Amino acid sequence: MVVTRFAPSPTGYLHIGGARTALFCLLMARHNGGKFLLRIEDTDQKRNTPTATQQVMDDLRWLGIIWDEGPDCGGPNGPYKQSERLEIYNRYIQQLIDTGKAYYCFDTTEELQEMREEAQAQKRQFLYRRPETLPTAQEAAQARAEGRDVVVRMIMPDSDIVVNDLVRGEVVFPAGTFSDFVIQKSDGFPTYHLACVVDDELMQVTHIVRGQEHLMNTPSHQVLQDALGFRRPTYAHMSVTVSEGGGKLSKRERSKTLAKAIIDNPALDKASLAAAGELTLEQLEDYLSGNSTPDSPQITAMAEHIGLHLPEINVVDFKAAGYLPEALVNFIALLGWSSPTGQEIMTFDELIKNFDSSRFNKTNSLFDRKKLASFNTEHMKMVSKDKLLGYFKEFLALRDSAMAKFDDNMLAEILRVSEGARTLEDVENKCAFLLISADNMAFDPKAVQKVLLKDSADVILEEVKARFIALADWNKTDLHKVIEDMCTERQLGMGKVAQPIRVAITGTTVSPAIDESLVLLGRAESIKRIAKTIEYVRSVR
RNA sequence: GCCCCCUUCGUCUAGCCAGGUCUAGGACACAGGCUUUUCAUGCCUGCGACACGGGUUCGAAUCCCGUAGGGGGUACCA
Repeated sequence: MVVTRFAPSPTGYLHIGGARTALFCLLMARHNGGKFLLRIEDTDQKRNTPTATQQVMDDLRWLGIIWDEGPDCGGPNGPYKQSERLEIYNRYIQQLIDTGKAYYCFDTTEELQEMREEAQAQKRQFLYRRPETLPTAQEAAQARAEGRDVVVRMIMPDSDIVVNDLVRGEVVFPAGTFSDFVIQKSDGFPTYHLACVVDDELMQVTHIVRGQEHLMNTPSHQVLQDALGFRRPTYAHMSVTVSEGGGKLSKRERSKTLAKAIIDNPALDKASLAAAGELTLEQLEDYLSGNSTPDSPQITAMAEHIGLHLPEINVVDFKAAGYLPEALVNFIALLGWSSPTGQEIMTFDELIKNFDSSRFNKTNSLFDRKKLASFNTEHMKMVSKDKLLGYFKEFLALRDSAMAKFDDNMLAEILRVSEGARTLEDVENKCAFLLISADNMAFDPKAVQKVLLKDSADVILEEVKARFIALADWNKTDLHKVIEDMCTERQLGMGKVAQPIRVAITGTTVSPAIDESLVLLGRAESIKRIAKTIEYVRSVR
């Protein structure tokens, strides 16, 4: 049976790179009728954030990435949170010490730093040199009693290590390049390497799909597996997704973009900016000088404050930008992988069916938001009406949109008349005219120039108004007929009549089809806006 | 610095392992056109790539070597 796992460390929101890794792990499992696990790697007490696990799980679920075993639902090989498995790790660490495969050491940070600098100065790779005679347990206890930091290191062999990788084939790491690495930190927690290897064995993981950044760790993991008599899972090290600016698409991207924008614009009022981000002025300066990084929501708030669009990095960013999970999943599946059929637009089920682990490619890929938008357009058309409505409501709630006040029927109508939109945000924008009132209509200056001041827009609107008032019923067909009749009678193109109406009721040149827009707005408000517009045109002319 | 990985249109990629069928295919973007009451959507056309240099071979995008460029790692992070 194929068993895969996604093992995030709970340091914040799920970012798009993590989502991609999780997706491939899931596809690998589902395609083969296997199991997919979620394991939380919280062995770094300093970096964990308390809400991160919940956030990550929410984001995964939203994407449709559902696990069979995990911290919330349990499973036969739990717990699935590493901080709750300390005794297990301690047993294996002790076993490694007892069999002479690992040893204590108590170098200070300063000593290690010195060794590294020395290696650097000699232009050679830093390798930790273990002492001729290894410290005993008594000596370690003694050192600890004296207040020194004690860690445990794994003895690395002096021979070549070959990693057999599904993506890269055989990768040979030459002898003499391995440093004894730490498996237990001075706070008693295992390092990632130890915990990960032990858990993968105990949880019976068969396939490890992860980013290329872990390729260099694999020799260490294999040494650990051999020393402990564990099976060796199959490895697949995927290419990474890079951002337009170059470099790994990382969580730091947003904070970097914002900091740059603030620094590049010295005219900014920093006091109000800091207030928007709920920071003190000192904290803001600290951030700008690169000494600290505010939390994700604070960064978002500050960017909004100065009207800056940050690149979407976290899954929630894409959600808030109006993308569908289906589109996101489909798109990231095609970053570093291709379907054997050549098909690009795929549902989740099709992705599972078409998944083939031999079709990973080795090259890093750039995240192209334009193509994502195109995929989103496709998926907006593909998902069921009910599903789309659900996503739309979720989107409006997340954004605190005034549009959330509409009932399901109205929202479904808004979605229907916006067919062909690229994102849910586009839908919201296109129908934003429904949320303002006739009294505080603002006209787009370009629309005024192009439409209202040209020809005899006021005369046309005057007639439109009269005919609309005379209408027995306010429906799409009748409204359409009024406009059409006027076009024939006056020998005008549709645009000559429809555009002035559009600007009159929306203030802009962009909205859903004019008859649909009128129906959505309602009779009273439509006529009121047309009347106001006539007044306005005559006042400025 | 050292170690590892990678290099096909602007971008994501197919082809490469098993060399000829590749005047290199698709998708997104871009440009132009058609449809159209605006914006989108839809349809059509166009533009556009084997990083470079050597080798092997009758023949190389495909195999080998080198150069350049990009990425990753180099932690008591994961």
